[in-house]
Amino acid sequence: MNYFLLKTEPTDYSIDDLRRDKKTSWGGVRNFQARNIVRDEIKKGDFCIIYHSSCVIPAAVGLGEIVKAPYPDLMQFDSSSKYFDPTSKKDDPRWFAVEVKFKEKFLAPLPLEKMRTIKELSDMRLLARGNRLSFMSLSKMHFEIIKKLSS
DNA sequence: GCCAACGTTGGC
DNA sequence: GCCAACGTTGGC
Repeated sequence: MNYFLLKTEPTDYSIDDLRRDKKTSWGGVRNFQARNIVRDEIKKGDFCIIYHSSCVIPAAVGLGEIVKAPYPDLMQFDSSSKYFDPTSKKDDPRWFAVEVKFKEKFLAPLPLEKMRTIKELSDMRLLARGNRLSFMSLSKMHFEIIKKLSS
């Protein structure tokens, strides 16, 4: 069992959207480092913290479960999609997605500002300088702390 | 809206 | 393969 943190902009797709949809194809990752995490590390049954970025209060807002292993992100082949990638080939897809199921919306979302004050979270990737990954792995300890502080 | 930080692209 | 220019992310 592994743990991850998934970023999303709430104006684009929020935890409420995920709760409404029950589950969703989580794609649109167009960064090679994040792509490698999606393609090579995430497995069915893994848990993920959902994080809202680029908003008034950036925060960990909920919990999801990976219910389908990585598969090619179909948006890369869709010329009408903003995630269209003309250089990606169907027999050698460049970008991947996973299916995420809604598990929980945190009663007390944990703001980024608060996370920075918690010693046990200080080595978390999310808090690193210039961090820009939309998918990142999370240690079990970090996962447990975030969950405990926001439930 | 600003800007620091980082990734990607492309000329050489 | 270097590196300048450019684009994007994301907190503030």
